[in-house]
Amino acid sequence: MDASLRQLAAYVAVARAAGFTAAAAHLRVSQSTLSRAVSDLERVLGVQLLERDTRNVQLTAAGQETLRVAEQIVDAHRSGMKQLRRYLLGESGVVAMATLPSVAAVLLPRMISAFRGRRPDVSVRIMDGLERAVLGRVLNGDADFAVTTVGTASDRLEHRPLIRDRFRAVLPESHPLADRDEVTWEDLAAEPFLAVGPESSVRRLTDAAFEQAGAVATPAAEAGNVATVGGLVAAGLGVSAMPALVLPLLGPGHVVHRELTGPAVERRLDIVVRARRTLPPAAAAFLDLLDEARAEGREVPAGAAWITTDARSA
Amino acid sequence: MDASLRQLAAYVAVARAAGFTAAAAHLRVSQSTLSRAVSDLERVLGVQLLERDTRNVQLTAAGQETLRVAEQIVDAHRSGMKQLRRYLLGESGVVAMATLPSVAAVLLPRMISAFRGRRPDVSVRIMDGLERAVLGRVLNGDADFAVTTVGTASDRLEHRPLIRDRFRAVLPESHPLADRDEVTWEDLAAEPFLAVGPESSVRRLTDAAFEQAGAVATPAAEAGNVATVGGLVAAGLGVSAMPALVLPLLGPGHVVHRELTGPAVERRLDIVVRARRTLPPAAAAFLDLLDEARAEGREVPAGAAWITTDARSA
DNA sequence: TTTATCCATGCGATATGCGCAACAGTGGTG
DNA sequence: CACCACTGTTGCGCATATCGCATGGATAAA
Repeated sequence: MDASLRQLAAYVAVARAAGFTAAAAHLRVSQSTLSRAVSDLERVLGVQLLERDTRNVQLTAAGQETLRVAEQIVDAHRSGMKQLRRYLLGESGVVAMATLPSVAAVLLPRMISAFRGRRPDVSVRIMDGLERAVLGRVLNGDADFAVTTVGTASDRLEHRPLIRDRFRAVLPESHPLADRDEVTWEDLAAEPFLAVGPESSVRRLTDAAFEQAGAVATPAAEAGNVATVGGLVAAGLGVSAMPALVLPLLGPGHVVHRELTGPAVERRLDIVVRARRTLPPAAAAFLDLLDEARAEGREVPAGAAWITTDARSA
Repeated sequence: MDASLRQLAAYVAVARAAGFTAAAAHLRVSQSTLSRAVSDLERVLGVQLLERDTRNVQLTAAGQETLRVAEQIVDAHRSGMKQLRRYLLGESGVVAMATLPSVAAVLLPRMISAFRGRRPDVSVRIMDGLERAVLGRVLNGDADFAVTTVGTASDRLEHRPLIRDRFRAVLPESHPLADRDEVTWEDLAAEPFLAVGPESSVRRLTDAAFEQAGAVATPAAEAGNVATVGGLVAAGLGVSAMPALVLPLLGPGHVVHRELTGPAVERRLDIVVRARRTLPPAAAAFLDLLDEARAEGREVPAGAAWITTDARSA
């Protein structure tokens, strides 16, 4: 038979306090309880641990060794439970999120900074990629959740609308259209259009917008990276259209953006989690922070807007 | 409330076996017991650990972390108890003994070798010194026991006679007395006597022997170390008398020893332990080995003899 | 549809844990 | 020398925890 945790803890307390009464006061139990627990431990181990003199207790040699071991076991239990409690409260652990590069670079940094200010022991892992890869990360469990656009729904995923991200016209600084406050897709169709690669979710939306506007815009050039597209625009090779959150990625040089209508197009970024799965506590805490930021209407680039509960119900 | 060891162990078993039934068979308890234990653990932690599909169980994220922690705690308990059991059986730990240099060098090495053959994980510590220091080591707890002569008894010490160690005459190889098989103290008194220092227990006995023989032997020279005395004898400066166990310490050179009578004098080496103290298990095991050696009449230098139970009762 | 397998749960028997109260040593005190 | 203050031990009864059995519900396999 093994010694129980309770017996070991009682023994450690008595040995440390050098007395049953003092230990009982410290543990907030009756003295007789400790007397029995230690006595039971001695019986289980088959060894006398304490030399009871009515004045004070002394450890025998076996008692010394037992104290060492008992302390190890009790400490392991105590620290393990503490560690686990912290994890369950979301105070330690890892938040693994998958997201689009624009979200990772523009929206998340402030959120992560705020999050780590509150929960410094939680490490955050960001996996950025295009929509397809991002959703794959969530499905296979690499990521706890994603912040991304969603083309086609899956019954293995759940979505929570997070932010609305309006497309804006992206123009060379000196372009004639830059003089106007507002530009239409039809206007853009008349210019050489610089598009992102076909696998990007942005491309899907620009194609649809042109079609809806009854215009045809054959890309004058394509690039996989939005920053490359930005460079091409800055060089005066043509115009483009990007969601507001992407604009900061274009770099500081010689590019302006304008409101884009006819139709107004926006992409919706959702929080995506696996269906019927409880999130790791730290990840749940991070999503709570996002909700909070949304509720507070924390600043986002012009053209983007939180989707609040009110907005959703509207 | 903390999770109990029982709950943690149950959870580890279920998680590892990936099922309640399999884990129950492994732990030799009923399946319902495990179901309850895990359910209780989930309630205590306030979190779902297992995703129960009727086909198999899967760990949630919290379940993964809990498994890590629970394994640590359970392992700490299991290995700690194992370690403690080994200690209590005398299979690990330290044997600290205090003893006279002659015992340490002549009698103990074979004993320790045999002991470590049986209990390789017990380390042996020998503290050698003269009788007074040796007994002090036992009294203050530095040593678990001593093997030594005992001049004056103390009620704080207990003695067990171990070995009888007869004094023999120590002579230069070419000395006239060396031609005889047997020498008396009176014979020695007629020669220049080379004595050990006054603080040695050997000296106390040689002085007493001369007195009992009605002879007076003024030391021609004194030395603290018996090997030094041996050197002086070898150089022909005089004769001496030493217990048989000491003789090997005199070195190989030009010294012979003869039976010494008139009276026959012996010192008694006792095992000495603190009164009313239980020995550390490993030390007790070592003493058991000494008893065994005594019972088997294991070889000791000529002139020394185990004190067996029979001899003691005689 | 039936069967086999798996986990959850109601239930009663038992073991364990707890505090109270009484008891028994032992130093200090008048 | 008796008494007090303080120690740990132990008998006792209650509350709860723990266990296995038997049963029930759900689902994959036959």
